[in-house]
Amino acid sequence: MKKTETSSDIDGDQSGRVRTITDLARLAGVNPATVSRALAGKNVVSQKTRERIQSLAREHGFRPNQTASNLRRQRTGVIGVAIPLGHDRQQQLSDPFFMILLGHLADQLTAHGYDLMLRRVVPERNEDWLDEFISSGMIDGLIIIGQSDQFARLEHIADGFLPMVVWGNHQEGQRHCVVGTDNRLGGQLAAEQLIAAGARKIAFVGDTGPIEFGARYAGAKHVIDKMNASLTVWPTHLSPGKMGQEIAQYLDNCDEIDGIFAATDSLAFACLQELKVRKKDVPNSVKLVGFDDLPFAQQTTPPLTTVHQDIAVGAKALVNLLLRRLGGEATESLILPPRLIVRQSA
Amino acid sequence: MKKTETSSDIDGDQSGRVRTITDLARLAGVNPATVSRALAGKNVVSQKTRERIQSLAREHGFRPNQTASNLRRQRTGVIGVAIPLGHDRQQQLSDPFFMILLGHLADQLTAHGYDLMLRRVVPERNEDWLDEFISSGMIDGLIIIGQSDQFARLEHIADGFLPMVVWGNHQEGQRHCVVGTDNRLGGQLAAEQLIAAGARKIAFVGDTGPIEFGARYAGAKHVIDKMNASLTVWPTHLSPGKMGQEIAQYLDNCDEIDGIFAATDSLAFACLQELKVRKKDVPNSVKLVGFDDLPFAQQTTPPLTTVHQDIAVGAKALVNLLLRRLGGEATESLILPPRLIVRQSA
DNA sequence: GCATAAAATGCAATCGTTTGCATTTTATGC
DNA sequence: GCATAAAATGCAAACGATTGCATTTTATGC
Repeated sequence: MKKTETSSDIDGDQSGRVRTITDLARLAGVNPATVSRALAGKNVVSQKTRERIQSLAREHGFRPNQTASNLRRQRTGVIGVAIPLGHDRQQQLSDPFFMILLGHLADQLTAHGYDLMLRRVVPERNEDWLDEFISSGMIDGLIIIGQSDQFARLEHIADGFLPMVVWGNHQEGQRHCVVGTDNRLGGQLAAEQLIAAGARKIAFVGDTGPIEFGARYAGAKHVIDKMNASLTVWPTHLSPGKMGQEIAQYLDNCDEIDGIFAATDSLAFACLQELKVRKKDVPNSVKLVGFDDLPFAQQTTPPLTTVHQDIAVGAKALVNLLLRRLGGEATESLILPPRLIVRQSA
Repeated sequence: MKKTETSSDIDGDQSGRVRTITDLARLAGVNPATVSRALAGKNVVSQKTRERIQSLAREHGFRPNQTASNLRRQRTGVIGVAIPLGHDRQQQLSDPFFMILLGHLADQLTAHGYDLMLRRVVPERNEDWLDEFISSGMIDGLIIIGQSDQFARLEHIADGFLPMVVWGNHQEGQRHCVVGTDNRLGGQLAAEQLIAAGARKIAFVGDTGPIEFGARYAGAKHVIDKMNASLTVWPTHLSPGKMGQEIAQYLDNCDEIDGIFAATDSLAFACLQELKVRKKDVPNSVKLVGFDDLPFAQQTTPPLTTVHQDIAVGAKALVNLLLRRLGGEATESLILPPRLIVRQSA
């Protein structure tokens, strides 16, 4: 505010423009090396020159070129965040769950002085996405949101590349570091609630291919098999457009069901809507349980019974583990406990 | 999948590791320059050597260092996306509206071969955020999501830095390029609907400071002043925790109202919840209109009457304008028309 | 088989910072 | 005032790719 009127801020002076550290050095009558050290705040340069150079830089709106700095220092201060999308779920990037997680990640990374480079990848189209991102040299570390169907690739990479942490499901003996909810347990909780509410003919809405969803299904299946109940799978896509139609088809063409375990809250919302259209009362004629506990789950009609994942804690954990890995530590995975939130849909 | 077993992928061989273009050149028995050109696919190198080098690179899992390339070519292929947060609205990054917009932006930018660097900035804490981001040398262009209270700063920058496009409100004669909804008109539509539904004592829920919100308020005020009705402002914060409490206070301590225009759907949801707790029926005793038309607006109880913003179209426009600006064109702003979606809350 | 043009490759400077080491300047003790 | 140590600065070589220009190799025509 004070000095910006000097008009030397972002202006395009042809000759006088100070763009490089060398320019500034000439202006200050010192060696570029000194300028570099001064701007980095190293106290090896005398306080007098340091302050002189710093204020000179401020005056001319000069800031050292990051790219050059990165190249020289062999680090970037940037963490890559990749979201792998199945080719059939183009829109996953708009799934509120991932978006909220991303928001928290941005907060955490920023708080630790890192920038965030976001990449949406379609593994089907580009087998090599992981190597490419890592060896691009543009990122110091990598957070992957969702394993999708890339488990094998992640395992392969994990052996040679330390600073990578994944949000997803944990399997006995896996080698890549993961943070995530205990999906199997979450599935069990959901199924137990459905059973307790009286449901016996239950549908699992969602694709069981992605490993997280698979575990949710397995957990539910385990519980339901022990009771006198059935669980059928209604595979769906995740893009907002398709899911509604697909669920509608199942509702119209499949055997009657009296309970639904939706793999995500987004799917549960879609179910709710289609059920409403068909005048099926929730929870009286159909019990419904979701997964995620998105902010809006408490504001549907009826409010959604669902399995809560603590996204904020998860994001913090992802970043902390990554930072430790950047420091050379081979950290363990972290499994967060799910929590059943009983509202009114089951 | 085929060749990854060669274990020369990401492995840390001490000596044999091919990391640089020079390494690969030695291996291929050619000059680094040739390797560079071959990998860039330039047909100035003979097809034979080009293919030989490319497969050699693939075999060794080599990819040229991006940072070095960026430095030399003076471009990065990265677009910065900044979200300015008021210090009182730390959580805005989690606002679904911005997240959905971000998702679409990521899709669009990726489709055009750009990466996306996300930065959450708190202007109060760091006056210099814009200059810093721009002159970091890490981005080719900049998209800013939300003007917040940074109008003056944006205007100042717009004069010297072309490749910047902002999501926000447009004002007569402004100099920075903006894409956004006609907020004033949106406010008018909302107010007209409230009046038509019978409301006379109306509250505007939300801070009128941010310029987008101010315009929404102004539009509503304009309509309401002409009718025999009143509009009072209930300023609130935007973080999910606070907004509920604040709205509760207003409802308990202020004069009775029979209509609410909420500055965003998120705020409208919060109103809905607090009204429900207080047994105030919507729309019978209080009419409610929101703004944004988030996906969940149709699934609240009652479904929310709101002003629709076309986020996907907006994201496309932001990216297209930015690309044209990167090409040197001084593009005009783009104002999208809002659309009133009448559901059941008013 | 040779002159000439065209195609392919090599050379070396460059992008802008950072940093180990050498050199100069300043401070300290006697 | 001088020897010595400590502090401050300068020098120059990296970091790893790209590209204009020079040079070599290959193709073409006669």
